[in-house]
Amino acid sequence: MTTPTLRNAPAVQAHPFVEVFTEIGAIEHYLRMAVTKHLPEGMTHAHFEMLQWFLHHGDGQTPAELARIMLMTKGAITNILQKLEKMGFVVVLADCDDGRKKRVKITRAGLEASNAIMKDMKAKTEALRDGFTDSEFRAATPFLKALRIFLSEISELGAPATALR
Amino acid sequence: MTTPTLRNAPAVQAHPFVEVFTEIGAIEHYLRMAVTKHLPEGMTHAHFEMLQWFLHHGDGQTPAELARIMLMTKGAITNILQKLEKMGFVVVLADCDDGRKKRVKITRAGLEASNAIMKDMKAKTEALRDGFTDSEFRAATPFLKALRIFLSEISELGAPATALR
DNA sequence: CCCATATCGTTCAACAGTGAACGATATGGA
DNA sequence: TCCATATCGTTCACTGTTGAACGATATGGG
Repeated sequence: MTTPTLRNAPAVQAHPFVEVFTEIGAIEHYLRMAVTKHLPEGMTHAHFEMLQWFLHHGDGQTPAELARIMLMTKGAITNILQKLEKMGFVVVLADCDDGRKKRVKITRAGLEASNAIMKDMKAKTEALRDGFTDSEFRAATPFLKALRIFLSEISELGAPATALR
Repeated sequence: MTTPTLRNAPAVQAHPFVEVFTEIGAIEHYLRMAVTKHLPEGMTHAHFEMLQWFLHHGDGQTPAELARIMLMTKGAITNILQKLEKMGFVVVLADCDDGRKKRVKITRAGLEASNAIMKDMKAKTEALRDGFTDSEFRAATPFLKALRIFLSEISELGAPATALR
């Protein structure tokens, strides 16, 4: 039994978006767990996500761009890139046009490692495509995208100055 | 400009579910950022989530139950409860029926702190309810719930024994 | 040319969460 | 009753991420 016995009745009625956010948080968690089980020793979920990004969108971005794409700090990207480079899955080159920048390119080894992981997860992805139709995913996308855009704009706003009143 | 200039063409075509998972990850990120900005000094997103859970579903759970609910390790829950108790937002009592268990109850101070944070975020939640209808959230819920259930089942499965072949 | 400003990538301390121990307590069958 | 097994909550080493520094480089106006 996963649902615990509740001792008290709920004090407030949750708005419909609360359940959406709860489910989204859980989906993110379980997805991360499912993927992590297939990663080789020393590879993190973030590492794999970056390699996958290169495969889907092409490489050659600067670390700062990757930080914005992956929604992480520049410091985190530095750490990830250093480890990916040590594994031989990525090369980091100087940008000759701009002395401040670097350019990241995926290597053949990185491409093959990423493909091997995808192959290892094939049973799970096929189960996913078996349990849901493509049109179900496509139908859900616009709302999720709108929600993401909304939150990306609102999350930059600070807290109201209630302490001053 | 947030979208970086791509150097290479995409190598593989992404399945429809990739975009869904990407959006979900971004939503989780921006939501956490938006909420975190309203939390008082020393309070974590996880702390607030736990207090909110008590308000919506009642308190009295054991730490092990909370670990399953919040999708966290028992060790993480121990840490969170110790800090919440130090802040006076929660009390942890012994379960007289079972010497191994403890029971967690939210205090009046915890309830008031949680409500104060919600009040501080009121402008953002109203903007959310202004930008989306309740039926939009309700329409998205079944698919998200099904996806969460699917992933929770599949994430427990290990990797196939490809290393043996 | 100079200087103010901005962005680049890196470093560092702090910290939250994980996963694997551990002792303590419950439980159920021999 | 006894013992094997399971779950409880805690502890601990480890690690990934954050946020704020920092020096280096670009850029544009005076």
